[in-house]
Amino acid sequence: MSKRRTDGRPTIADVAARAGVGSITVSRALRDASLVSDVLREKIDAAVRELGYVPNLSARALASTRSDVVGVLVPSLTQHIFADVLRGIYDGIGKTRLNIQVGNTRYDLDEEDRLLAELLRYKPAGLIVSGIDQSPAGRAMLERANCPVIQIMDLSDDPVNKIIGFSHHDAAKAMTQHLIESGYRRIGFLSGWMNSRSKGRLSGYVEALEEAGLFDPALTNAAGDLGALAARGSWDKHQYSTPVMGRELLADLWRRAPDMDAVFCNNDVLALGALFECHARGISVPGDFGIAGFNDEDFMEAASPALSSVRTHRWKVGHDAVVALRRQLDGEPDGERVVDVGFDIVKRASTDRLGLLSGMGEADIPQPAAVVGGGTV
Amino acid sequence: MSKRRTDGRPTIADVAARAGVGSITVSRALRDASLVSDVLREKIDAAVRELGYVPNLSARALASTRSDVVGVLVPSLTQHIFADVLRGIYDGIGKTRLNIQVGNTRYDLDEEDRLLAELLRYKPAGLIVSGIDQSPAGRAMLERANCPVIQIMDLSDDPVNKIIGFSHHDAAKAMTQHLIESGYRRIGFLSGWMNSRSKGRLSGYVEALEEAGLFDPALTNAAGDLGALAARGSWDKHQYSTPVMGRELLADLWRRAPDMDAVFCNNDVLALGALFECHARGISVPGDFGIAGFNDEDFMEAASPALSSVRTHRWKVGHDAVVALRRQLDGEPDGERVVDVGFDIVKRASTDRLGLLSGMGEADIPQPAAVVGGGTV
DNA sequence: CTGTTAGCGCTTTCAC
DNA sequence: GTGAAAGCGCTAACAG
Repeated sequence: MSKRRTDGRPTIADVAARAGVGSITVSRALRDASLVSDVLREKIDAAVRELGYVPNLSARALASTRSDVVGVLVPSLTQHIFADVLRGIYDGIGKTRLNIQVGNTRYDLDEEDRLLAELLRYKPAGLIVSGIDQSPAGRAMLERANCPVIQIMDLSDDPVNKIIGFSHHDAAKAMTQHLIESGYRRIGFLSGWMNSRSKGRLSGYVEALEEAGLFDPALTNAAGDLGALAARGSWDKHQYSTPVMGRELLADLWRRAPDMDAVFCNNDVLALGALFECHARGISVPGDFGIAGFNDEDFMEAASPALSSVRTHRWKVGHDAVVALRRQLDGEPDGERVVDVGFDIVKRASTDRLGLLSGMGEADIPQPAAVVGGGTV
Repeated sequence: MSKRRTDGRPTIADVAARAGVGSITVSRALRDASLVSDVLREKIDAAVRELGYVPNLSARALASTRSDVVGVLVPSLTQHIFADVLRGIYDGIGKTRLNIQVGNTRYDLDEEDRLLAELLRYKPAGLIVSGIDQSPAGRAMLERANCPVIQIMDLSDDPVNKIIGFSHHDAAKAMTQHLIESGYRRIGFLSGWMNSRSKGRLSGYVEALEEAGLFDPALTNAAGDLGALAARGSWDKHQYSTPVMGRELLADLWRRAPDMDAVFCNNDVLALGALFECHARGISVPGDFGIAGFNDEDFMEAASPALSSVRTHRWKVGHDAVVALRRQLDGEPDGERVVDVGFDIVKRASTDRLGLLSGMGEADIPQPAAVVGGGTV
């Protein structure tokens, strides 16, 4: 009776025996075919195929003290914005040996710390985390992680290592200025639950209005009746922006500021709700009321009227984060510590009070848009 | 000069030495505190804390020939439907020791096989895969995976092991019947690229219309002008359903069947586009034209008029898949091999041609809905 | 370019 | 309840 605890599947030693070589040669052939002579490589490939050999990644990770896991931490899975980032990350990983492990922090710092600790047990090859507001413990873990760490979707003077994103403040300020230039004067800010990036957008909105002498705190519900809404059970932090909420929040805002003539919505989903609320009330957009969103999701272009938005480059952020990670893993120079991918102000019919967009009718598909670059890129 | 290749971080042996016990005792204390006496457990806990010890999961996986990785394969990250499934999966995993590794197959069987092979190298604790149309190679891998395998989001007589989902055919048939009962006679089927689940929906639509003697192939674009659209570069398989596409496809369909008086859309995003197309053309919904979608995403309720849809239980599917997985891992009985979570027909204003919904006005938020259960549940 | 040897850090086995 | 020894499958180190 042998004491072997194996599960019977072929190991590298079996392959080596079958190919008539040492097991280290098999190991090398598998990792980098060019390390082995053609003759042996073919023998090894044949043996691998015949045996149906599958390398055991745990053993590899243990022996080499590094895994192929890239840990990714996002605050939400269902918000399109992070889904796009994830797609960029997966596209950046492509068919490399790297594997993604996603953690969903739900905008909860304790959960983020827990997931981070969990990821660290894998000795990950790299880490990609959303935002800059980690807890002190989280920040410390990132700094001691012993692998490349890329922060994304924001900017900071003091990244752990490298950060790729854009300025939410600047983007919101630019869109607010567009609303002002379009002739709106009582511009509201529509938002559900605020995270740190939302707060950056709010500050950009406030700054633009203050510079124009148009700021009025009554026009924002950002710190407003959310408690009451939450108590009604109609939403929670995890799905803090639904079109239904957009409708309710706009109605609330109108109650407080009946002369409001436009809203800048913290995200596109709220903007969609705002548009439907206007439809339902028979309020004409953009004539009576202007609507702008944030992120430029694909439905903005299709809406009737088409909705203006701030286009953010989520896919690129995710993709470039992986490229930077791989570059660092390969020991190549990784460029700037802070990378600003910028944003675009996409001007569509919903804010075209002055009729500046070409004279194309409402039925045109898709609606024409004027896109203006912003940020630093 | 030692030959040690360690990276300097404390190991279980360091903890054992510090606590004055054997390393196996530490191992046991870490896995199940009840295996060790109180005195030793406290000493060990203290040593762990003082050393900042973090267990190495690769070593654990290697020694125990099983990892804590649950592999999840979905065809898309950006479609809300799978984002909801993933959220259910993450919620089901909760704070267990299990870790999720998501692979994005992009509706590509070769990619699915590649990702499956990649996952298998981790000797995963379990596997959750979308759908039933694996390649023969993929199916074989699942069958030899040596861990619980849960298929999701469809039904099948012949699951690898267990399947949790609902009948796309039955759901589409029920919604089509609702359209017929609402007085529509020339009901179109609006769809972009078709996957196997879309095909199930199409067949349900066809069956309902045939039974009513109303079927007309001119009313579906499912196998229609998609090639032409694709050639125009306006969409690809990865984002095969945008509201812009909904608008274009509806326009195409109308060109072919000008007397069409309703559409059943393969998903909600297309339905949203269809609604905007109607808005733009000044066509009144539901009076002149009925619109129904599939999935019941949150914007359907907020639209003006509110859009009818088939509510599917994505979160539950993901959640229950994990529960089933954990049950199997714990050796508990796992119940039926085929679990039908059903669906609901959500009747809203967009199909209410007969004015059956209570006399509430358009401005009401949210719009009233009549929900009718379906499926087996 | 190839092989031998000695680990990687944890858990199984078996004994006490 | 606890421990010593052996082994999981692979790769770093060094030699040839």
